[in-house]
Amino acid sequence: MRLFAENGFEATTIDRIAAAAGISRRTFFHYFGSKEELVLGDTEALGESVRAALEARPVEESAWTAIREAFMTLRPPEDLPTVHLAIARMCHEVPSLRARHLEKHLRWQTLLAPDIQRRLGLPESPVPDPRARAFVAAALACLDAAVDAWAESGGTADPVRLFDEAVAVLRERTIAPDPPEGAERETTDAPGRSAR
Amino acid sequence: MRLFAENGFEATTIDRIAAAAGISRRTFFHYFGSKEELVLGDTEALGESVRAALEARPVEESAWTAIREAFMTLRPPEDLPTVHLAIARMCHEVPSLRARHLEKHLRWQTLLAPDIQRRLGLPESPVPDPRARAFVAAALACLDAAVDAWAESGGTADPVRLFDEAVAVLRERTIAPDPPEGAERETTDAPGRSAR
DNA sequence: CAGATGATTGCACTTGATGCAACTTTCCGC
DNA sequence: GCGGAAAGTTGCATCAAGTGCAATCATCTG
Repeated sequence: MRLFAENGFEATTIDRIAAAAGISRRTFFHYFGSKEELVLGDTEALGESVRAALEARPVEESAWTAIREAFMTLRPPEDLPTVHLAIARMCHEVPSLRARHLEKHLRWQTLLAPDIQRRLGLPESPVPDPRARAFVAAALACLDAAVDAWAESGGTADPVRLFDEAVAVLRERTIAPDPPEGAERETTDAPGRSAR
Repeated sequence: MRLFAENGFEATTIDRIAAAAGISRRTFFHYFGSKEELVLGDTEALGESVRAALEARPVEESAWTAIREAFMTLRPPEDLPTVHLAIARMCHEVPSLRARHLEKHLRWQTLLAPDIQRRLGLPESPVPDPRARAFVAAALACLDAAVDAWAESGGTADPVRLFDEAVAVLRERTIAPDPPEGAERETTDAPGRSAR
């Protein structure tokens, strides 16, 4: 972490990390599948803990409330050293780290979707309902935006408040309750642009 | 694309691609920064077109409606060859491709956030408001879930309908809005057909 | 035709990542 | 303590992605 903070992520090679840690390059890869994994940690375990927290919420609690409270388990301790803030910012700035971070959320999506699916009143199904997946992804997007803004503020902003504000904006009713749900468009099957 | 469909993404090396295309390995990297870029195409240009479409929507249109219509410009032509469906599925299954795809959305976030910020009635600010970013990210999450379910269905499901259903679930009001005490309720939308 | 310009290519090199086999340490029953 | 199994560690060879550089080749223009 010190090396990353001093030299940046990409400039810090595995050889230097291994040397600084007093292990061989090969041993590094025995413990960490990649350089990104070293920074992001065991995402699977963390996701599991969020899932557990989500499923521990009362069944009658709404999806939004339940997922909000489940996310609370992710709050870092208040005594975060300055290094950690730099690392957090790095995770949002370095492309490959950001990508891994997003992948992590993708796995969480799968983990959290079943519970959310129940809370949304959607019928149980063998494969996750896209609506439940979208819901979890949107919640994670709010979380991400909040953490991002928090890291950007140097740790002074309140991430919980930021999260709540983000969710509120998603759900807000505008003056004219927009009609799109179920409204028809010109043609449902008109050709559009090419995919790329 | 043929090589990818036949052998999978990771098993297809740049050397084989270059050989099949009749160019040198080095020339490949002159045109494409990475293997992923070859598949995902020029994401920047596509994002620009979405941004243009978004800003072309009437100013009084709500954020959700405007972004929904802007996304319409992304619809692929109806005569998609079978290969393209396999590619689309590949983009959602191969980790590195999925990651790049998500990174693409991240750049789109920055592109679309300013307009959305206005539509949400948030004050103009030099740096994008996290709420606007969260909104765009959530909308992209709905889009992604819809496209995913569409690709999974083999191209038979209606992606627009899937998108609308996903958004509806996000915005739905339960009997008790947010506070922890409250009963769960069925969806107001007909459960409808799920993606598959 | 000469020269400039840009596309193409080969080559060397760095880095991340994996498989394999050898080696070292630790642990456990005897 | 001893022998050996099991786990941890390492070196080596190898592959694939990606980059910088310089030489070549094609094309366009005066």
